[in-house]
Amino acid sequence: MGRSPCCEKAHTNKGAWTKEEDNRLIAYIRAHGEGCWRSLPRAAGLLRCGKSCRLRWINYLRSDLKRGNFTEEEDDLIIKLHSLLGNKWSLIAARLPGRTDNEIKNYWNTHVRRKLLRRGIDPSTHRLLNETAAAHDVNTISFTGAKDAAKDYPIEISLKKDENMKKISVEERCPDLNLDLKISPPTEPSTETGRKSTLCFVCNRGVNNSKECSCCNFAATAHGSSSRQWKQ
DNA sequence: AAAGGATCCAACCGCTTTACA
DNA sequence: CTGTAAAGCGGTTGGATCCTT
Repeated sequence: MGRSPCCEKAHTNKGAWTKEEDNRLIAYIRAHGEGCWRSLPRAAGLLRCGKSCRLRWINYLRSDLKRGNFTEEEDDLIIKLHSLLGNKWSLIAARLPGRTDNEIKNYWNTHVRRKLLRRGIDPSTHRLLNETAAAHDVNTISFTGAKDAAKDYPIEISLKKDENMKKISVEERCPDLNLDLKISPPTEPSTETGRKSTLCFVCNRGVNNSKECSCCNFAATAHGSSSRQWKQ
């Protein structure tokens, strides 16, 4: 029994959204709130499918979106969360206020992956590329202060397809993992002392004297956070 | 200046999960 | 409990733009 289409494809627009479509969607949601996405397009006078409206709203039109370049703090947090959660972009996005899963996914694929590869780190396993097979037993990344963070921001991963293991808490898997979730929102500038007290991801991975290191080199380059920003 | 390759990112597709009758 | 609709999610695509030669 086939699955019914999410919308009537023959009468819907596709591709880039126009300013007018954006305005219609914003006006409708401001007036009526986020309701039934399936019926929204017709009610709002849009020739779009509900899915498309939802995506447009969530990824672009919401007022609480941050936009703009990712900060070094956000970079580090994304890497840490990805090492723990894998490609669970929505879970990662939930920890980065103002960022969407789509945005983080794109950013990961275009910037972070390459950044890790340049550092000699496999972006999918978060291990050194030349790491020996003996290291396969090592399964955690050590960050300080994990207990406090885990207590205030518990993350649970549901593994519904695994009959024997319904849920694994982060604390169980990585008892010494520090998600740095108590530090501050990404927009909030971190203090130099706060920054230096924590090893960056490169040092945590044991890559010494790396140019990419953001904790050892921080004092020397603290003034130049913008100079270290990624090309847009 | 032009061509072609590389990169970026908005949007789509299809599958899974959730809610509900 | 079951079936269906709706929402959510992650992978992928394709057009626009940037960069290099």
